[in-house]
Amino acid sequence: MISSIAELISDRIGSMPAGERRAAQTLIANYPLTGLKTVAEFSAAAGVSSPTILRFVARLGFQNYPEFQSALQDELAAQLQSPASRTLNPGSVGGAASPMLEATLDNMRETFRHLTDKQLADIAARLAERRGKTFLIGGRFTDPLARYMAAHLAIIQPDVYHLAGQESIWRDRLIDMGKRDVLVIFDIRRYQESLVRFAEKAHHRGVQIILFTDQWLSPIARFARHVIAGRTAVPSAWDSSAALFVVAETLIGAVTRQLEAAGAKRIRDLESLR
Amino acid sequence: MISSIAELISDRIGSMPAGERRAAQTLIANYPLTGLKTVAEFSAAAGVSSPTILRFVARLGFQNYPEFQSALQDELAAQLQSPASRTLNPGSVGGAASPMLEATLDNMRETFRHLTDKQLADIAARLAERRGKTFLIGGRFTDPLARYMAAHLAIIQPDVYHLAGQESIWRDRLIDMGKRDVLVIFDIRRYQESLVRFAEKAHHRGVQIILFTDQWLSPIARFARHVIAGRTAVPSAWDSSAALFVVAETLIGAVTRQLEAAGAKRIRDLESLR
DNA sequence: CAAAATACGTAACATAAGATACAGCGTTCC
DNA sequence: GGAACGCTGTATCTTATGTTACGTATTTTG
Repeated sequence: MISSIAELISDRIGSMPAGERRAAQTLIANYPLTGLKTVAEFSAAAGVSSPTILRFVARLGFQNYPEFQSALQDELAAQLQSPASRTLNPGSVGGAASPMLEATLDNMRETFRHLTDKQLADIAARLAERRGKTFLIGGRFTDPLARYMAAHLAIIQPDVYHLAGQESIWRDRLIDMGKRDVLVIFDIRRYQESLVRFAEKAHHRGVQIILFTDQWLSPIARFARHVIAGRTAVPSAWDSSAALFVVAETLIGAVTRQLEAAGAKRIRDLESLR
Repeated sequence: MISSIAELISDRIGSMPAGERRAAQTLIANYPLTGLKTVAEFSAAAGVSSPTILRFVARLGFQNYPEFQSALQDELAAQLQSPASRTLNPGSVGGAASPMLEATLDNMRETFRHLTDKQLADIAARLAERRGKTFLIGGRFTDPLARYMAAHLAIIQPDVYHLAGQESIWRDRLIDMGKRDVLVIFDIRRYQESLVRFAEKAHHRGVQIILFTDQWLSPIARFARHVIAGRTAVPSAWDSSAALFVVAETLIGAVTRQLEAAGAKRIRDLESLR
């Protein structure tokens, strides 16, 4: 079976005329980058003319050059998203849990690879600001993450509210929200209409939105000030929110550190209340 | 020093207008592939117009779009040639996020190292059994995990209940519980008295308890049929529930697989109800 | 609250990209 | 050795891509 374009090429390279073979070799030599450039650049690199490149691409079964490039990009996307772990700890755990765990670990690495410290620091700083209120809400499966985050934030600072219950209930809370406030939303596929509407209204009121979503970006990204895109794919019937969970914990930690002085006092006060 | 375009973006994303920020976020979300596509595709993915993309590119310091794409390609080429550098975003190495992430990943590996496949399979089988009801409850910080698990389990099988609200409320639910039922409890330090009391009473009624706890084991372990001990230590003021979260997701996946036949029909039925 | 400044999108434009037609050349087979 | 076939490159054309100008909406500032 032929799964990659590189395989396809080496499969047919034997039956190619000289010029096209040079194109093939040039492409393989630093695959797949040459194929992402323009026909002119490709042809120059291979030392052949543009039509030869196009004939080469046609021979591989593509209708036109853009189609060929799209295929390469898709392949690259798949490669970039499932990195190292194939080679790592090969025989550690052989059971049913292993693929799931490995995928989850990969997801976290990937998620953080796309997340710079500056981004995290900015978001943490915004959450640590105590000018306004902080609201948290999530979708059908992600609302527990909102709760988790709210439970921690509420301890180290005042005015943290988790929006729960029926849509009509939290929709009414919009009236309390203004431009000094922050709304943390968790929304992964399949994106919830009600959340999108809510986010839009909040946005129009000037509320700053921090969005936790998946790599395909919830439509709420349109309204969000900060977007955290986590990887969710695992070998299961369900998507995994684990990467987002870890980002949430990281942020909780960062905010706590920033509020250390003020927070410590608050925690002591809380303790004495129990 | 700024070495990659991703860094450059996250460095300036704060000072960008809304539209360009959306472009930036979309690009970062699956970097760098979106940037290799055409302006039209990029703009569509980001939900903005083409000129906004071009302005975004110009703000990053590029003369035109092709120059920007070339830079991305060069970066990609360097990355593809030295796989080692792909492990982590250079910007995150040594940053604030890294120790937290590393510790979390270690926790998960450790947690699963102490967890045999048989254990997981047994627990999944017990949860998949449909003789009795399934109740879930958690502590102050772990209750969201109980909710998360309940949200999924409730879809693939009937009689799944998350115990929420005040202690008195769920204590009264004890009357519904019997020896055919399962109670999933999440409890990590500092262990909650109320949960321990609840677990003890449930245990006396013959309820089978599945406990998610930390490596020091909640006192509830005494009453539990199955104990999952996750690692929770991270360089933060708080403990991390991430490892337990991943175990929960793994179990959800396993149970789903076991109930595939029955579950698929149920999911279809649910869909038709929406 | 008004006015200025900035940001955004629509639409028209220029350019560069990929596609095609055709002629020259080399190779191979009678 | 001559003729037919096939491969390759040059030149031309067409498409669609990136670019720019301008009017409107939005935000910011006095």
